[in-house]
Amino acid sequence: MKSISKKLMDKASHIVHHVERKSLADGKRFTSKRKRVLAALLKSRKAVSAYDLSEYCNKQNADSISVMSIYRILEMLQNESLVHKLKLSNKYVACAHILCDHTHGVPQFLTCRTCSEVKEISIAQSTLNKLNSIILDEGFSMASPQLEIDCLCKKCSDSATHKISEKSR
Amino acid sequence: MKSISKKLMDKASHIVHHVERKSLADGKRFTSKRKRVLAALLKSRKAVSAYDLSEYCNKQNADSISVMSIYRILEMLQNESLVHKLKLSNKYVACAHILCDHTHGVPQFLTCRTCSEVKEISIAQSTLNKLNSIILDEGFSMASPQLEIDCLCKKCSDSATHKISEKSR
DNA sequence: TATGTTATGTTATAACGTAACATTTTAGGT
DNA sequence: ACCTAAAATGTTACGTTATAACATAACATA
Repeated sequence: MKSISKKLMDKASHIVHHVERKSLADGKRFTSKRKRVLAALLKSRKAVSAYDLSEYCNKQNADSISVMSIYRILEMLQNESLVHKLKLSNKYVACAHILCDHTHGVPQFLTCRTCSEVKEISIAQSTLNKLNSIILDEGFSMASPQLEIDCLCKKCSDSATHKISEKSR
Repeated sequence: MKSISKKLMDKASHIVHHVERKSLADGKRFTSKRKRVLAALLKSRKAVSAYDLSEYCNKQNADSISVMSIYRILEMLQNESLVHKLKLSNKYVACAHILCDHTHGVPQFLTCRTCSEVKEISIAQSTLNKLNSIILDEGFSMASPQLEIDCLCKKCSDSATHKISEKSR
């Protein structure tokens, strides 16, 4: 989370302003700490842990946010569908569709096991249906169709190949 | 993990004996502690944590197994494809196919979010291929095609429905 | 029996997360 | 402007999962 491109910075503040204009659930406030946490997630291409997030937010700002608050803020942002938790890695990402106004299905995630880069994708309903019918046949039902798939991004996959070929010399 | 049916007990010891006859990887031994850990997993219909496993193994037997050893034994059993780790819940299950002699593809799991009951399933290669092509389009590749799906088993799903209808009276 | 390898124990600690309770901030009525 | 209740945040302590580092025990075999 070091050098953040101007583009990402602009996008983050744009989205934060957009959320500011929308009203949140009953009585909930979009406080400056909540903004800082959401903005930090929006600026990151990677999934980050609650502790990473705390460290990052507190480096930037004199008014620190305790880890406990980070967890509470993340919980609230998840309830507002602004943030998703990745259960495979216990890390968090901003929702990729905050600006869209249509409602979204449950998200699916690809995460690079090496660098934590995340991509939020959609899987065709027909594919999900197939999965679902297999699951029903087994006597189970999907509680959350959020799939998380353990992947390698192009960059890390290339550099892994490179390392192997170096080794075998 | 309380009342274990005779059927499960027999099945567990049958499988343990089967593994005893097979040779493990180069120089690895199938010690009594490793047997106890594998047997415990085989007797459980549910995924269990390393700490649960430690507690269970040590209740049954005077010769206790430290948690550190449980982790090491689990690692070894995973290397031998006798045990799988569920990354969504950080729990462990015995492989459902130890007795089969053909080699298996990567397993997929359905886990009940309420009671941790686990079902190891196979997903048609064609469905996996579809998933794979979506992933490649996004510039990622699957590092491990082990899917874990957050489910409800029939029993828990029924009792949840029951509770809701009680509430709404 | 001596030696190296494999297995296990012990202790400390890291990383992620929550419970319980205290204090501060804020919105909205008077 | 002031009071009050609700919401937000802080503090402390602890739970759970996991690994690192180093020591010892058990075993296999030359």
